[in-house]
Amino acid sequence: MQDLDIAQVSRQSGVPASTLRFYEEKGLIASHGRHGLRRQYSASVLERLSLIALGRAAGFSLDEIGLMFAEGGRPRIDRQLLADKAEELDRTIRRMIAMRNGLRHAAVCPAPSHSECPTFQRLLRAASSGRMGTPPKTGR
Amino acid sequence: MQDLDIAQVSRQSGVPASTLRFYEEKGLIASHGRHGLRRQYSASVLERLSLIALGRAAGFSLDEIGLMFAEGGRPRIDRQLLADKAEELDRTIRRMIAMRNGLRHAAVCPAPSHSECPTFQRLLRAASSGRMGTPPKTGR
DNA sequence: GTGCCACTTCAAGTCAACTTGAGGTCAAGT
DNA sequence: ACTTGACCTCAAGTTGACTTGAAGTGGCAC
Repeated sequence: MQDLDIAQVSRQSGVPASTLRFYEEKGLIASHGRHGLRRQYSASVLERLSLIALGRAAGFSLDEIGLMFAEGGRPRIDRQLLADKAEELDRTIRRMIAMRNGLRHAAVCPAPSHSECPTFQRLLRAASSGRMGTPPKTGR
Repeated sequence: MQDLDIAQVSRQSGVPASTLRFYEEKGLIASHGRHGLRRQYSASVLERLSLIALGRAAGFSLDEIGLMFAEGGRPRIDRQLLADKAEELDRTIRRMIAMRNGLRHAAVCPAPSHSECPTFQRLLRAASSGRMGTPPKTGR
Protein backbone atom coordinates (compact mmCIF):
# COMPACT_ATOMS: atom_id res chain seq x y z
CA MET A 1 0.00 0.00 0.00
CA GLN A 2 1.35 3.30 -1.13
CA ASP A 3 1.25 6.09 1.37
CA LEU A 4 0.22 9.65 0.80
CA ASP A 5 1.31 12.57 2.86
CA ILE A 6 -1.18 15.09 4.10
CA ALA A 7 -0.53 17.51 1.24
CA GLN A 8 -1.24 14.84 -1.33
CA VAL A 9 -4.41 13.79 0.41
CA SER A 10 -5.47 17.39 0.63
CA ARG A 11 -4.80 18.00 -3.03
CA GLN A 12 -6.45 14.83 -4.25
CA SER A 13 -9.50 15.14 -2.05
CA GLY A 14 -9.90 18.88 -2.02
CA VAL A 15 -10.13 18.78 1.76
CA PRO A 16 -7.91 21.34 3.51
CA ALA A 17 -5.09 20.00 5.64
CA SER A 18 -6.54 21.69 8.69
CA THR A 19 -9.74 19.73 8.15
CA LEU A 20 -7.82 16.50 7.76
CA ARG A 21 -6.13 17.09 11.09
CA PHE A 22 -9.48 17.96 12.58
CA TYR A 23 -11.07 14.79 11.23
CA GLU A 24 -8.19 12.75 12.54
CA GLU A 25 -8.58 14.28 15.97
CA LYS A 26 -12.26 13.34 15.85
CA GLY A 27 -11.38 9.80 14.92
CA LEU A 28 -12.95 9.94 11.48
CA ILE A 29 -9.77 9.15 9.65
CA ALA A 30 -6.45 7.74 10.77
CA SER A 31 -2.90 8.37 9.74
CA HIS A 32 -0.63 5.45 10.20
CA GLY A 33 2.70 7.01 10.80
CA ARG A 34 4.86 9.99 10.17
CA HIS A 35 7.61 10.97 7.85
CA GLY A 36 9.39 13.35 10.10
CA LEU A 37 6.47 15.35 11.36
CA ARG A 38 4.26 14.66 8.41
CA ARG A 39 1.33 12.39 8.68
CA GLN A 40 1.25 9.51 6.28
CA TYR A 41 -2.08 8.25 5.11
CA SER A 42 -2.85 5.11 3.22
CA ALA A 43 -4.67 5.59 -0.07
CA SER A 44 -7.89 4.25 1.42
CA VAL A 45 -8.29 7.50 3.29
CA LEU A 46 -9.57 9.03 0.05
CA GLU A 47 -12.49 6.64 0.01
CA ARG A 48 -13.10 7.39 3.63
CA LEU A 49 -13.22 11.08 2.86
CA SER A 50 -15.75 10.45 0.11
CA LEU A 51 -17.92 8.60 2.57
CA ILE A 52 -17.66 11.49 4.97
CA ALA A 53 -18.61 13.96 2.24
CA LEU A 54 -21.55 11.77 1.33
CA GLY A 55 -22.69 11.54 4.90
CA ARG A 56 -22.44 15.28 5.35
CA ALA A 57 -24.38 15.91 2.15
CA ALA A 58 -27.07 13.56 3.38
CA GLY A 59 -27.36 15.55 6.57
CA PHE A 60 -25.46 13.37 8.98
CA SER A 61 -23.35 15.10 11.59
CA LEU A 62 -19.70 14.23 11.92
CA ASP A 63 -20.51 12.41 15.13
CA GLU A 64 -23.13 10.29 13.43
CA ILE A 65 -20.71 9.49 10.66
CA GLY A 66 -18.13 8.55 13.24
CA LEU A 67 -20.53 6.07 14.77
CA MET A 68 -21.12 4.43 11.41
CA PHE A 69 -17.58 3.39 10.93
CA ALA A 70 -16.73 3.00 14.54
CA GLU A 71 -17.42 -0.58 15.57
CA GLY A 72 -16.84 -3.74 13.68
CA GLY A 73 -14.24 -2.89 11.09
CA ARG A 74 -15.77 -2.20 7.68
CA PRO A 75 -18.23 0.67 7.40
CA ARG A 76 -21.31 -0.58 9.15
CA ILE A 77 -23.85 1.48 7.31
CA ASP A 78 -27.19 0.61 8.73
CA ARG A 79 -29.85 0.42 6.05
CA GLN A 80 -32.50 1.45 8.51
CA LEU A 81 -30.51 4.53 9.33
CA LEU A 82 -30.31 5.40 5.66
CA ALA A 83 -34.03 4.94 5.22
CA ASP A 84 -34.70 7.13 8.25
CA LYS A 85 -32.44 9.85 6.93
CA ALA A 86 -34.17 9.61 3.55
CA GLU A 87 -37.50 10.13 5.27
CA GLU A 88 -36.21 13.07 7.20
CA LEU A 89 -34.82 14.55 4.03
CA ASP A 90 -38.16 13.99 2.37
CA ARG A 91 -40.02 15.93 5.03
CA THR A 92 -37.56 18.76 4.70
CA ILE A 93 -37.96 18.72 0.95
CA ARG A 94 -41.72 19.02 1.25
CA ARG A 95 -41.44 22.04 3.48
CA MET A 96 -38.96 23.62 1.17
CA ILE A 97 -41.13 23.07 -1.85
CA ALA A 98 -44.04 24.77 -0.14
CA MET A 99 -41.78 27.61 0.75
CA ARG A 100 -40.35 27.92 -2.73
CA ASN A 101 -43.82 27.98 -4.28
CA GLY A 102 -44.92 30.60 -1.83
CA LEU A 103 -41.92 32.74 -2.55
CA ARG A 104 -42.41 32.41 -6.27
CA HIS A 105 -45.97 33.48 -5.95
CA ALA A 106 -45.13 36.37 -3.71
CA ALA A 107 -42.53 37.51 -6.20
CA VAL A 108 -45.10 37.92 -8.94
CA CYS A 109 -48.20 38.51 -6.89
CA PRO A 110 -50.29 41.33 -8.36
CA ALA A 111 -51.72 42.40 -5.01
CA PRO A 112 -50.62 45.95 -4.20
CA SER A 113 -49.04 44.80 -0.97
CA HIS A 114 -48.15 41.39 0.33
CA SER A 115 -50.51 41.95 3.19
CA GLU A 116 -53.38 41.73 0.74
CA CYS A 117 -52.26 38.57 -0.97
CA PRO A 118 -54.00 35.44 0.26
CA THR A 119 -51.10 33.20 -0.70
CA PHE A 120 -48.74 35.36 1.24
CA GLN A 121 -51.11 35.31 4.18
CA ARG A 122 -51.28 31.56 4.05
CA LEU A 123 -47.51 31.30 4.03
CA LEU A 124 -47.33 33.71 6.90
CA ARG A 125 -49.66 31.62 8.99
CA ALA A 126 -47.79 28.44 8.15
CA ALA A 127 -44.48 29.97 9.07
CA SER A 128 -45.62 31.44 12.34
CA SER A 129 -47.30 28.23 13.38
CA GLY A 130 -43.92 26.59 13.18
CA ARG A 131 -45.05 24.33 10.39
CA MET A 132 -42.17 25.53 8.26
CA GLY A 133 -39.36 24.72 10.62
CA THR A 134 -35.95 26.24 10.50
CA PRO A 135 -34.35 26.32 7.14
CA PRO A 136 -31.46 24.87 5.24
CA LYS A 137 -28.19 26.60 5.20
CA THR A 138 -27.12 26.47 1.64
CA GLY A 139 -23.67 25.15 2.23
CA ARG A 140 -20.42 26.99 2.29
CA MET B 1 -54.02 50.17 20.07
CA GLN B 2 -53.88 47.76 22.91
CA ASP B 3 -50.52 46.95 24.33
CA LEU B 4 -49.13 43.57 25.19
CA ASP B 5 -46.40 42.88 27.63
CA ILE B 6 -43.52 40.62 26.77
CA ALA B 7 -45.09 37.59 28.44
CA GLN B 8 -48.25 37.95 26.41
CA VAL B 9 -46.34 38.35 23.19
CA SER B 10 -44.28 35.34 24.06
CA ARG B 11 -47.34 33.26 24.84
CA GLN B 12 -49.29 34.32 21.78
CA SER B 13 -46.41 34.00 19.36
CA GLY B 14 -44.64 31.03 20.87
CA VAL B 15 -41.40 32.97 20.76
CA PRO B 16 -39.40 32.86 24.02
CA ALA B 17 -39.01 36.14 25.87
CA SER B 18 -35.25 35.86 25.57
CA THR B 19 -35.64 35.74 21.82
CA LEU B 20 -37.94 38.75 21.84
CA ARG B 21 -35.32 40.72 23.72
CA PHE B 22 -32.71 39.46 21.32
CA TYR B 23 -34.79 40.51 18.30
CA GLU B 24 -35.37 43.89 19.83
CA GLU B 25 -31.69 44.37 20.40
CA LYS B 26 -31.12 43.50 16.75
CA GLY B 27 -33.72 46.04 15.69
CA LEU B 28 -36.14 43.50 14.26
CA ILE B 29 -38.96 44.45 16.56
CA ALA B 30 -39.57 47.46 18.78
CA SER B 31 -41.20 47.91 22.14
CA HIS B 32 -42.73 51.29 22.62
CA GLY B 33 -42.48 51.80 26.31
CA ARG B 34 -42.33 50.14 29.65
CA HIS B 35 -44.64 49.30 32.42
CA GLY B 36 -42.19 49.41 35.26
CA LEU B 37 -39.39 47.39 33.77
CA ARG B 38 -41.57 45.47 31.42
CA ARG B 39 -41.52 46.09 27.74
CA GLN B 40 -44.82 46.96 26.15
CA TYR B 41 -45.43 45.89 22.61
CA SER B 42 -48.20 46.96 20.32
CA ALA B 43 -50.27 44.15 18.86
CA SER B 44 -48.65 44.62 15.47
CA VAL B 45 -45.52 42.99 16.79
CA LEU B 46 -47.25 39.66 16.33
CA GLU B 47 -47.50 40.21 12.60
CA ARG B 48 -43.91 41.30 12.58
CA LEU B 49 -42.93 38.08 14.29
CA SER B 50 -44.82 36.10 11.68
CA LEU B 51 -42.89 37.87 8.98
CA ILE B 52 -39.68 37.05 10.74
CA ALA B 53 -40.66 33.41 11.04
CA LEU B 54 -41.55 33.38 7.37
CA GLY B 55 -38.27 34.93 6.41
CA ARG B 56 -36.33 32.43 8.50
CA ALA B 57 -38.25 29.52 7.03
CA ALA B 58 -37.43 30.83 3.58
CA GLY B 59 -33.77 30.83 4.44
CA PHE B 60 -33.19 34.52 5.06
CA SER B 61 -30.83 35.46 7.83
CA LEU B 62 -31.95 37.77 10.59
CA ASP B 63 -29.79 40.48 9.08
CA GLU B 64 -31.42 40.11 5.70
CA ILE B 65 -34.82 40.25 7.30
CA GLY B 66 -33.76 43.34 9.16
CA LEU B 67 -32.85 45.01 5.90
CA MET B 68 -36.25 44.26 4.46
CA PHE B 69 -38.12 46.25 6.98
CA ALA B 70 -35.44 48.76 7.64
CA GLU B 71 -35.84 51.68 5.31
CA GLY B 72 -39.00 53.35 4.16
CA GLY B 73 -41.59 52.43 6.72
CA ARG B 74 -43.76 49.55 5.57
CA PRO B 75 -42.07 46.22 4.90
CA ARG B 76 -40.17 46.79 1.68
CA ILE B 77 -40.09 43.24 0.47
CA ASP B 78 -38.24 43.22 -2.78
CA ARG B 79 -39.84 40.88 -5.30
CA GLN B 80 -36.54 40.25 -6.98
CA LEU B 81 -35.10 39.18 -3.67
CA LEU B 82 -37.97 36.76 -3.21
CA ALA B 83 -37.48 35.33 -6.67
CA ASP B 84 -33.77 34.91 -6.04
CA LYS B 85 -34.40 33.15 -2.79
CA ALA B 86 -36.92 30.89 -4.50
CA GLU B 87 -34.29 29.96 -7.07
CA GLU B 88 -31.74 29.26 -4.41
CA LEU B 89 -34.24 27.12 -2.57
CA ASP B 90 -34.99 25.30 -5.78
CA ARG B 91 -31.37 24.40 -6.35
CA THR B 92 -31.13 23.13 -2.82
CA ILE B 93 -34.27 21.10 -3.31
CA ARG B 94 -32.84 19.43 -6.39
CA ARG B 95 -29.72 18.41 -4.54
CA MET B 96 -31.75 17.09 -1.68
CA ILE B 97 -33.98 15.06 -3.94
CA ALA B 98 -30.97 13.42 -5.53
CA MET B 99 -29.64 12.68 -2.10
CA ARG B 100 -32.93 11.30 -0.85
CA ASN B 101 -33.27 9.02 -3.85
CA GLY B 102 -29.75 7.80 -3.39
CA LEU B 103 -30.30 7.09 0.26
CA ARG B 104 -33.52 5.26 -0.45
CA HIS B 105 -31.81 3.10 -2.97
CA ALA B 106 -28.88 2.40 -0.73
CA ALA B 107 -31.29 1.39 2.02
CA VAL B 108 -32.78 -1.39 -0.07
CA CYS B 109 -29.90 -2.15 -2.36
CA PRO B 110 -29.40 -5.89 -2.78
CA ALA B 111 -25.65 -5.64 -3.29
CA PRO B 112 -23.81 -7.44 -0.49
CA SER B 113 -21.97 -4.28 0.41
CA HIS B 114 -22.49 -0.68 -0.51
CA SER B 115 -19.11 -0.67 -2.13
CA GLU B 116 -20.50 -2.96 -4.80
CA CYS B 117 -23.61 -0.94 -5.51
CA PRO B 118 -23.31 1.28 -8.55
CA THR B 119 -25.91 3.72 -7.26
CA PHE B 120 -24.02 4.10 -4.04
CA GLN B 121 -20.81 4.58 -5.97
CA ARG B 122 -22.42 7.27 -8.06
CA LEU B 123 -23.61 9.10 -4.98
CA LEU B 124 -20.20 8.79 -3.46
CA ARG B 125 -18.59 10.40 -6.45
CA ALA B 126 -21.14 13.18 -6.52
CA ALA B 127 -20.64 13.90 -2.86
CA SER B 128 -16.88 13.93 -2.95
CA SER B 129 -16.84 16.16 -5.99
CA GLY B 130 -18.65 18.73 -3.91
CA ARG B 131 -21.66 18.57 -6.19
CA MET B 132 -23.87 17.83 -3.23
CA GLY B 133 -22.93 20.82 -1.14
CA THR B 134 -23.39 21.12 2.57
CA PRO B 135 -26.70 20.02 3.85
CA PRO B 136 -29.80 21.42 5.46
CA LYS B 137 -30.05 21.52 9.16
CA THR B 138 -33.48 20.25 9.92
CA GLY B 139 -34.43 22.99 12.26
CA ARG B 140 -34.78 22.81 15.99
C1' DG C 1 -45.01 47.79 54.09
C1' DT C 2 -43.21 43.83 52.73
C1' DG C 3 -42.46 39.81 50.14
C1' DC C 4 -42.87 37.52 45.84
C1' DC C 5 -41.73 36.79 41.38
C1' DA C 6 -41.73 37.94 36.73
C1' DC C 7 -39.37 40.86 34.67
C1' DT C 8 -34.78 43.52 33.79
C1' DT C 9 -29.48 44.01 32.13
C1' DC C 10 -25.13 42.36 30.70
C1' DA C 11 -21.78 39.09 29.99
C1' DA C 12 -20.82 34.77 28.84
C1' DG C 13 -21.96 30.21 27.12
C1' DT C 14 -23.71 26.89 23.43
C1' DC C 15 -23.46 24.23 19.08
C1' DA C 16 -21.13 22.51 14.75
C1' DA C 17 -17.57 22.33 11.89
C1' DC C 18 -13.93 24.25 11.04
C1' DT C 19 -10.16 28.06 10.60
C1' DT C 20 -6.51 30.93 12.29
C1' DG C 21 -2.42 32.21 14.76
C1' DA C 22 1.72 31.79 17.39
C1' DG C 23 5.56 29.44 18.06
C1' DG C 24 8.13 25.09 17.04
C1' DT C 25 10.30 21.12 14.17
C1' DC C 26 12.36 18.61 10.65
C1' DA C 27 13.81 16.79 5.83
C1' DA C 28 15.70 18.32 1.91
C1' DG C 29 18.12 21.46 -1.18
C1' DT C 30 22.20 24.50 -1.80
C1' DA D 1 26.04 23.64 7.81
C1' DC D 2 22.44 26.44 7.06
C1' DT D 3 18.25 28.05 5.19
C1' DT D 4 13.82 27.24 3.64
C1' DG D 5 9.25 26.11 3.92
C1' DA D 6 5.82 22.84 4.61
C1' DC D 7 4.42 20.60 8.16
C1' DC D 8 3.53 20.23 13.41
C1' DT D 9 0.76 21.35 18.18
C1' DC D 10 -2.34 23.71 20.99
C1' DA D 11 -5.30 27.31 22.05
C1' DA D 12 -8.35 30.46 20.62
C1' DG D 13 -11.41 32.56 17.21
C1' DT D 14 -15.47 32.39 13.81
C1' DT D 15 -20.52 32.42 12.54
C1' DG D 16 -25.58 32.69 13.55
C1' DA D 17 -29.15 32.49 16.43
C1' DC D 18 -30.03 32.16 20.46
C1' DT D 19 -29.88 30.58 25.69
C1' DT D 20 -28.25 30.81 30.36
C1' DG D 21 -26.78 32.78 34.66
C1' DA D 22 -25.98 36.19 38.06
C1' DA D 23 -27.44 40.10 40.13
C1' DG D 24 -30.87 43.77 40.29
C1' DT D 25 -35.78 46.12 40.17
C1' DG D 26 -40.40 47.17 40.60
C1' DG D 27 -45.65 46.32 40.47
C1' DC D 28 -49.00 44.09 42.94
C1' DA D 29 -51.27 40.99 46.42
C1' DC D 30 -51.45 40.58 51.12
